[in-house]
Amino acid sequence: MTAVDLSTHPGHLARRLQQAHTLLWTTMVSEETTSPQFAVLNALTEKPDIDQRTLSEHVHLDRSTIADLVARLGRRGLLERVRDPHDGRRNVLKLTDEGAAVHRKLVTRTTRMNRVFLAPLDEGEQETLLRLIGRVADAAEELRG
Amino acid sequence: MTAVDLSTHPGHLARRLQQAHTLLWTTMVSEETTSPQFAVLNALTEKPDIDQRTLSEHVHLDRSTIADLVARLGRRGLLERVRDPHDGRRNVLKLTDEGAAVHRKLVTRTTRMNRVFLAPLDEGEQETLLRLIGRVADAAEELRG
DNA sequence: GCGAGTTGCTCAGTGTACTGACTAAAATCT
DNA sequence: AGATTTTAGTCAGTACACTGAGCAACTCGC
Repeated sequence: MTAVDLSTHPGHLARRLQQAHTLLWTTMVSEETTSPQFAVLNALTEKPDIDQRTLSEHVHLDRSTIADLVARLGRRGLLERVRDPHDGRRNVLKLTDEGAAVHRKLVTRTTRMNRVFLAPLDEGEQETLLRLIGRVADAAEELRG
Repeated sequence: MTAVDLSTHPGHLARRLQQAHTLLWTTMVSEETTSPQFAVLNALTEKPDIDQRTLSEHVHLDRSTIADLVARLGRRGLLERVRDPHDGRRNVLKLTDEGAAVHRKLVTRTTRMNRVFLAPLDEGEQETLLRLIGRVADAAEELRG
């Protein structure tokens, strides 16, 4: 009968926000490397030699998705996946030199992109937006920790 | 070299927000009908007899994605897709009785879910969050209108 | 009224993201 | 040590979401 106004629905808005971000990313940052892939490169820059499980916690993705992502990045030669000799279940991950180079390049571009993306808001609003999204996401993740 | 802090990156936060939302949706709203599918049902409740192109504008999804979604909902008997006799290119879409019933049921559950999802914020913050996301998304969509 | 352009849809391909079932390896508990 | 449980990873299946190519139908300019 009566339809609702989707612009008051956080889920719908979240999807649109991510969609808009992806679009801008491909034009301003990279067509080859996606934002989740950058998150993986970034995590491995900060913490090399971790396994897929630990990585999945850092970037907030589940193990299946990480496996796909890591396989793609491996195929492109941006990281290495080596079986842990001390624990035969684990794949130990490490960036290659090329992977580190790609990460360095994307860091500057990403910074620039974020400025453009948030340009419609003033500085206080930008800070508020990021903080509020973080709180909602954290709380929701808590529910199924 | 130096890794960045992803918690200050709107794209990463947007993905986490949507991820958290999807998780809560499947537990509190429906396991069969996803949030984008609900958006389609809602749009057709408000405006029946539109074609896929118009629908894609209403829910902010591209034509390929809409085609998939509509096909799935059609298979489940929630909507009908009829060739427009006046324009042989168009598929005219209309909810079935069952589709309208599913929409009605999900409206109440979605309202409840949104309350839980935004519960970590007070009312002013909730309003702020939705408004700020909307402004950023609108502006970004403007760039590639 | 006919050719050129536009429009609505489909299809193939790729990437993200989940669940659930499974395998293999390690840790734990008698 | 042997049986049980937990853990890391893979695989199949499904859904969302985009691009780019292509097709069929309509519109417009002349």
